[in-house]
Amino acid sequence: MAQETSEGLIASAALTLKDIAREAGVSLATVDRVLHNRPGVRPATVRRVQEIIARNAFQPHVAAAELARGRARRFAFVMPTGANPFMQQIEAYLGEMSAWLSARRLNVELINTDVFDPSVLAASLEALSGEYDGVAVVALDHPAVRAAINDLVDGGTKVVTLVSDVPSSRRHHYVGIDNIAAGRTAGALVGRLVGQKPGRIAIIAGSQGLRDHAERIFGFNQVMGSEFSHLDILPLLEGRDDDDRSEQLISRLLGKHPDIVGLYNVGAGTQGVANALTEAGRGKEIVFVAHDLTAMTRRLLLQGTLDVAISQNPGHEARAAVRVLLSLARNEPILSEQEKIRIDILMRDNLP
Amino acid sequence: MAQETSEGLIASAALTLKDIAREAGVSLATVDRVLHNRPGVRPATVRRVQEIIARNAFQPHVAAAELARGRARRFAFVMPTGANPFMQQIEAYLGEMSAWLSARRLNVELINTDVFDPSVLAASLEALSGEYDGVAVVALDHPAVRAAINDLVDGGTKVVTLVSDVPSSRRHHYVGIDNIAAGRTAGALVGRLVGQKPGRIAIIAGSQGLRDHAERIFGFNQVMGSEFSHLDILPLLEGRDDDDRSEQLISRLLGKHPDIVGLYNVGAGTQGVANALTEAGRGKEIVFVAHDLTAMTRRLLLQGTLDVAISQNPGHEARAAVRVLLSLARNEPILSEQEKIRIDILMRDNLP
DNA sequence: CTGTTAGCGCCTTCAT
DNA sequence: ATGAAGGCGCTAACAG
Repeated sequence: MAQETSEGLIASAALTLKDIAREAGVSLATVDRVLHNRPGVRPATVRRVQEIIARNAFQPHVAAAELARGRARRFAFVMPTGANPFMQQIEAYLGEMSAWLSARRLNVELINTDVFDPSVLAASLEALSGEYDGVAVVALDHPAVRAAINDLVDGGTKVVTLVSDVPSSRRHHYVGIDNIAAGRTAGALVGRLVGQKPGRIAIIAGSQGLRDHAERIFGFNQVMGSEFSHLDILPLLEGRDDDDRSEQLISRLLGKHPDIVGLYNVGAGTQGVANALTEAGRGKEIVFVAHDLTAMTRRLLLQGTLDVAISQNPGHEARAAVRVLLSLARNEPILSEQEKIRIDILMRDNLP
Repeated sequence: MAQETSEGLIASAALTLKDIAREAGVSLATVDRVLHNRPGVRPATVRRVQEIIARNAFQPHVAAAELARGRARRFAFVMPTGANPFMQQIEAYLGEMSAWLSARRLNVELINTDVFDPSVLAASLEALSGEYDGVAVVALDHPAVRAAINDLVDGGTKVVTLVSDVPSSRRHHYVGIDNIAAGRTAGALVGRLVGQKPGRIAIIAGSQGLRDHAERIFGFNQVMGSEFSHLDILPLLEGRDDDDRSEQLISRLLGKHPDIVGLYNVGAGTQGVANALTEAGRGKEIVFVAHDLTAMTRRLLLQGTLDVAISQNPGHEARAAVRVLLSLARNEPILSEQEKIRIDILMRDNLP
């Protein structure tokens, strides 16, 4: 009877605080103090208790801890005002979590503010001080913002940057992709999909002033320069993430250069770019790579105008931000492999 | 004072069972019965209580419920014996969760068995009946296995198929990718990366008898036939997922056909295939697409022998399986968007 | 059919 | 510096 079958145990733990207390010859309260590095315990006792906790690989029961705390945790998400579809997706996925959040007595508040104005953003962040256990923020990288983040951290609030990082701050975690790598990925795809065909490559961004756009452009140029130097890159256009403006710019460019073989849109405005390509009757022949998965880019992928959408999973980002804030608040370890945001390459056949 | 700032609440709920009980004019126990559709409550009372629960969007506190249950949940993972690296990755990621699992009093047992022998697998599954709250199984699609799964389900055990599905069974959930779509993705990538170059395409699988391999081959041929019909596909080779055998087969094939421009490895044995390509001095010129991310495929991607690895995230699969089993056991809704496994396209520049 | 009650394991205040 | 005790919100066994 199934001698070929072997078994193994991944995890099991039935110990409780009481067991540890008994083994250490102290009370529950003392073990609790040691567990949370609270003062009021003699160093010798601390060591003894810690040793016993470690030896038994004791894990306090999160459910019991959560219940005993009583107080609900409060998190704030500071997101950009305006109609950015990607940000709206993140907000929508937060909304989808509401039952999950309620069942854990987690309060998540959405705070929309002008994240592109450093002083406004910094002021919004300062206003949160002391009110929340954790804050997730789509952050502009600016000294005033950095200072505001550091103040929050100093005040005991857990801070996670979302989508856009402030690496020089002391934020606890960044939930988002490496935009240089995303740009390199775009470059490699444009280059490889164009193949041997000689010609020019067009590139359009929202603005070089946006850190994520600048990083993507950097990565893109890096790869194009080193591996596809036979392809000529046209000067960068700035479409301000606007469909109409992007369409006009690309239309004009296509008129001027009949030898364009590849096109990379770094930011939003993909519908405008696609319109220009279609109107010029070159939607299928020009390799077109853009960012983010929306109803629109999905349609363009299916009809073949867009060849690749490079994306970061907004649902994953929303949930990862919440989980990371929760782990930080509970002083639990973060499952970093789980929370890492990947650079997704989406083509027609692997659309989710 | 940030007048541009607006706020919104995603989730908040402080109601307890007691509140509902008071409002309904019944006892705690009755509300509890209604909440879990347990018998022993007059239909009229059931309706009234349900109405109040719904009106208040009441969510029972999971932590309290978990604590009150007392009994720990037991889950079993039935995985293949043998040295399949992908399966070993899943097991490793389960191991990494052990602290997380312990803190929630979840017991996960690993059961290695010969999942490729239907009767052995079916027997292993039958043996679990009644012992576990949930079972995740890498399942072979066979009538005996289907019956065993259905028996478990009938016995009240929650069942999740992992990586390989048995769609005709009554399993509660499948955690894995759509292998036809994965094959189509592979086909599209081989075709597009080869470009205009005429030539032949080689394809090697472990065995056509494996459902996932058969499905990938089907998807691959579908795309090649309809969109890249100028490329000639050579007859399928079967390498039995073995490096040496795969290397020999591919070496011979490369010798016979100097016009091979693309190569798709459906299963394991990628190292062997790569060796054959390198020895023939054609590692860089032939477009090579394979599956799964391992230390080895990562190396091959970085050095350029392998162009694309199509993969499913083993860590995500391990965690999703656990979360789904837990949600099923608690009768909580499943966050389906979160648990869906994507077909990842991994190239040199977007390696995680 | 319905209500009462004793915990689950931990945190927290209050005593000592 | 340490201990005792109540209670968080829910479940389950038992009483009516």
